[in-house]
Amino acid sequence: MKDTDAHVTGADVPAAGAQGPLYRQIKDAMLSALAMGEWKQGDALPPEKVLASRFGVAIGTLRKAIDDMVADGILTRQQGRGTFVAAHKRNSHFFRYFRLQRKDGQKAYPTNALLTFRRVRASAAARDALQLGPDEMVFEFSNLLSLHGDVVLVDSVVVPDALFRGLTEAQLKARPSTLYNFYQDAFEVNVIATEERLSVAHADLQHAVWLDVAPGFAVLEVHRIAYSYHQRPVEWRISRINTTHYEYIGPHTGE
Amino acid sequence: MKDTDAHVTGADVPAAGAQGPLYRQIKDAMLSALAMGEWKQGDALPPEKVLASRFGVAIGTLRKAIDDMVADGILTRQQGRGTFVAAHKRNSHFFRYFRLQRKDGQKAYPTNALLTFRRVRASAAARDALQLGPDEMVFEFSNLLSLHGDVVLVDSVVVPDALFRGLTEAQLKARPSTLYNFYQDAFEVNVIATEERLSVAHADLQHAVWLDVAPGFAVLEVHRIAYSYHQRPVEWRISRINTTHYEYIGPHTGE
DNA sequence: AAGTGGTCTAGACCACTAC
DNA sequence: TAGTGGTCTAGACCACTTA
Repeated sequence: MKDTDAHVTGADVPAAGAQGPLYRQIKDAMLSALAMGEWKQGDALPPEKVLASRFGVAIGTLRKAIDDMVADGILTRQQGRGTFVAAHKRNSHFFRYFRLQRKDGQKAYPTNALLTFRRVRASAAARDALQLGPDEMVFEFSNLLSLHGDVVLVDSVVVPDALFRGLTEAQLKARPSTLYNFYQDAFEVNVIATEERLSVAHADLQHAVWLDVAPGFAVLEVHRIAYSYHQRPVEWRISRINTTHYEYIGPHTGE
Repeated sequence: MKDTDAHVTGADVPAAGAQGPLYRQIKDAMLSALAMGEWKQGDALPPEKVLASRFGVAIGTLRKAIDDMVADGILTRQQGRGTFVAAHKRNSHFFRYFRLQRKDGQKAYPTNALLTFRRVRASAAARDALQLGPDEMVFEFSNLLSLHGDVVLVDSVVVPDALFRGLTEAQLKARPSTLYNFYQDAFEVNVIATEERLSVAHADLQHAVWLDVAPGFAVLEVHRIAYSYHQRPVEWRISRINTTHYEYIGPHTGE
């Protein structure tokens, strides 16, 4: 049977209103399964053959959907072991979201110190970045990051209360791993994509103290919005970086 | 015949010393064909069926090789028309290498003015960036870029004499399209990948004049190395950007 | 040895383009 | 209408991991 509409007998694909390529629909269905928590970070997905029959498609089609999600950094594959939901561990993937290195090319994992923490009504800018309604609450906190013992960066983070219900200062101080890994573990919030905009700014009095520089010192300012499944914004962050000894690694297009 | 080694009768694949997946070998063979100038920028490649039989592989395998190169931005596909060697035209692809936009999100194509031009012995830094031997010559030139009528950026470009034999100031001033498109048209140098490192710097006297800012003004400094096929470095560039009204668009990981 | 993903085949039909 | 890339199938065998 070479019929393209073979999936009408599929168990999981929305047969009605199907649009676009099959593998795209499969990907969306898997994204929804992930968003609903069917598979959590670090979990192994069912084998490809099982998924293929569940969605009523050939294994090649199922693989194309997974290929996409692997390219997006949502899943990881390990030959002989299985396919897993990507976790924000301190592995090579870490540098997908942490793009600073020493100017001699040396990479390192940062150490953290929580500077501030509060729960407030979202500012207009925060509502805009996080697509929130009026009067919605957010958590705001800031972090000091050091590399090789040098203070390098201050993060100012805003996350919606609705997704991080009950977040406490103690939790943030005690988190064992990366921030995004903490979001996954404690709140099932999975960051799978970010947008960043960079410009030069000057340290205010507070940042000058934190970064141990003179007020007005020129810093690299990175505005980031982080997204979860289906482009849902889950974090807004402004990083202010002292680039005296460290540099930001831009996109490398191509191979 | 389901035999994996079916390609022994292939006409173009190096049968001896074959390594790694077949589609990878096909990709390398096509990369070499591109580097040797068999297909030039804008050209249509032969149909997939023809290429598949030329390399002695199934069409699916050939497609996987092309998929990779399309993802790398080396080729573009147009359904119903063919597969083409990517050109650096002023299309959406342009913003793959030009990552500035106004802070309100407005994108625009820059206008250019050539500031300096000379041919000199490569500095140590240039030899390092471009993997040149001692005493090799390079062209150095700088460009002033404006967006929406605002002076925004000064590029300092270094390219090896060996690849750009006979480059003249007049050619650079007269070039009708983008710099990378000019490299393709006039010298068959194809930029297919870049690496960038960003940090904050301060304008020297010369750059302050060019950018119409005070000396010492804090600018965003972007160090870029551009590569052609097989990771061959072909251009080294330092851009100094006034980010008062414009911002650099960072990588957006994920979908 | 059994199970997983990785690669590859040899087709089919579909959507789009150019003539 | 002919030719292109886009999608999909239904398998096969390989490489690797785990037990």
